[in-house]
Amino acid sequence: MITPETLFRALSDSTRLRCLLLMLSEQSLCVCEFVHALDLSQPRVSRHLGHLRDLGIVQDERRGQWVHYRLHPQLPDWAREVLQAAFAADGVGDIRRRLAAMPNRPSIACD
Amino acid sequence: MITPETLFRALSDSTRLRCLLLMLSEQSLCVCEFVHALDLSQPRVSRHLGHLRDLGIVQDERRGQWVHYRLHPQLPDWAREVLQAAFAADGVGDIRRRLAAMPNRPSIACD
DNA sequence: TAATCATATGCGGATATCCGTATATATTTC
DNA sequence: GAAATATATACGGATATCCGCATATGATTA
Repeated sequence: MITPETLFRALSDSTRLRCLLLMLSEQSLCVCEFVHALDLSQPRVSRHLGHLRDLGIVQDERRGQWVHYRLHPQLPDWAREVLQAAFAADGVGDIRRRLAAMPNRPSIACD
Repeated sequence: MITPETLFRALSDSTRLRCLLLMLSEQSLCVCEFVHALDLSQPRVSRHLGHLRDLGIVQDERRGQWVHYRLHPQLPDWAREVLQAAFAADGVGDIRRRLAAMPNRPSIACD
């Protein structure tokens, strides 16, 4: 089971934190959607998401060409509360807007 | 004002995290009490507490020879919620016991 | 003011983290 | 099976983090 120290280290990087807040508000997203919403390189996003998966914080699922990531269903309540508190602090800002503006989103009508 | 990313980085080190959880449960403590409760070197504890002070997460106050640290009174609610959630995850374990067992605690009858 | 106790800081060195670039792998489509 | 798209990984270099040790600073007491 994940420890507070491990979770906090995972959240201490802005790429990972923004990915997680986006998952908190959007359920499930594929890598290219993170890349678009955060305007970061694909390898960078992929590496950080893989890191979160290895820690058991998120779960991935391949759907054809795409790999979707979501918060791990068994993520403990205290960890969700931590994420909620961070969300309360500053939300996800423009990120959701950029995501909504993405053309041909693979996640649409997928959940 | 402190950002989630900055707070999480501060909490990602076990020395700092345990100091903060101890402050959450004990209000105000001096450096030598942290040293005793956590069983760590004095320079190590002092440097981490100074770091937390520089970030605005804790407040220090000199009382004679001793310097007492506490959570910063203006620490935002979301940050306190994060600490509470971490506390809920594993409390402070044996740390409080070791603190209670410390002889001649400078904090006693000080608050 | 000398001695003592509490705390803070300077300095290396070891290790961890993060990134961009290039490339590898997986899946679908033609 | 070749091309196109999506994702993952390997590598090297820059930077950050953390620690122990030694020492400096601050406060009290004799």
